[in-house]
Amino acid sequence: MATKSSGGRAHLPGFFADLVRCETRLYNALNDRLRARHGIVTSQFEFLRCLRDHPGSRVADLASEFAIGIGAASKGIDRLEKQAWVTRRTNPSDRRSSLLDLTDDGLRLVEAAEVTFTETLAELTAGSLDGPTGLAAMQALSALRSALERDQVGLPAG
Amino acid sequence: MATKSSGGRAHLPGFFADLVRCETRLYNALNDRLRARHGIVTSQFEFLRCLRDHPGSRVADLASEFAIGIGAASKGIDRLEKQAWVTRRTNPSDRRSSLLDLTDDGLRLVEAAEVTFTETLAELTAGSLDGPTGLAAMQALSALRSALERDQVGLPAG
DNA sequence: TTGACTTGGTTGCCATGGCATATATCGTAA
DNA sequence: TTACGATATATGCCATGGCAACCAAGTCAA
Repeated sequence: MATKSSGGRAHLPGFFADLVRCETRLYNALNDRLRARHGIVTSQFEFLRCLRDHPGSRVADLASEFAIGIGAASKGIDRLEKQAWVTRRTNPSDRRSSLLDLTDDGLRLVEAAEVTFTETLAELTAGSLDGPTGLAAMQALSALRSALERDQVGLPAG
Repeated sequence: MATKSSGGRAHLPGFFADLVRCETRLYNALNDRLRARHGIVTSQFEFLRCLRDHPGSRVADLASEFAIGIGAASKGIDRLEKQAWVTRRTNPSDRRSSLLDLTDDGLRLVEAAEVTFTETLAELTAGSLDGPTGLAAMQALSALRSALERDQVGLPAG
């Protein structure tokens, strides 16, 4: 048969559309909540959480983690630094780069925002990701992400 | 047990991160291919494909389909119209709105771009969405999307 | 040491999207 | 018919990201 062990290759365009639409709507909704309660948007929450979990990261580390350009990462850190949530500390072993860390305010912020983030996400996905199908979806997306990262797919130039 | 039938609620933050990173990288990679081969980006391909499949749509229809603001949809159509891929035709039954249609050039473009789009997507996801797990992922995302649309989650204001 | 090349980051310019506002049109009730 | 509120879209301003140009610093070889 045509679709033998294809896993639904014919449905890939539909899968992509669903992926993008889910991402857009969840991101928008999380933006609204995080902005209202904490004065940040989702991209900033993700930066802060990443720095909490990986203190001492460099700008380039953030760029590759989020698959954005280095310029965009640099400007994003500028904005967080301006709010005194993040500090740049000259890298002692390579003076071209800085090591990034959360301030105490930044840490408090990310801890509070994480509660909102997790709550909101649970609320928005309630009923759609429960059970073995949802678990499979999470595993499949995780595998896809790993493959894309391994092959360096979709990394911007700058 | 704590996670009884939760479907992995504790893993929701990880799921969201995977979702966003997959979307970003796939979107970037598709942009590169479509731009190189057809001179459009993925968002334009999606606009064109939507108009091919739903001729006579209005600007507001596109906005809600893609969960973007009406202003953004209007500007996107401006750009496609400037390239003579789309036409605005005054809606005879409501002169405030226009009905949108592909031109012949627009139709040819979207048909050609669709080949690239489908090929590239298959290439980028090869091995990660095969088998029942991949199928389950597609179904779960489809269900999530339906729920988000039903509840009008994450629709921008403008 | 010096010079060529590489690498990490910053900055400027442009494109795109969100939001607020403006404009045209519609529907309805007086 | 007129007047008023609602609706569809267009437009202006601002924020953000990509990309390219640039600068500073590291690496390596002669």
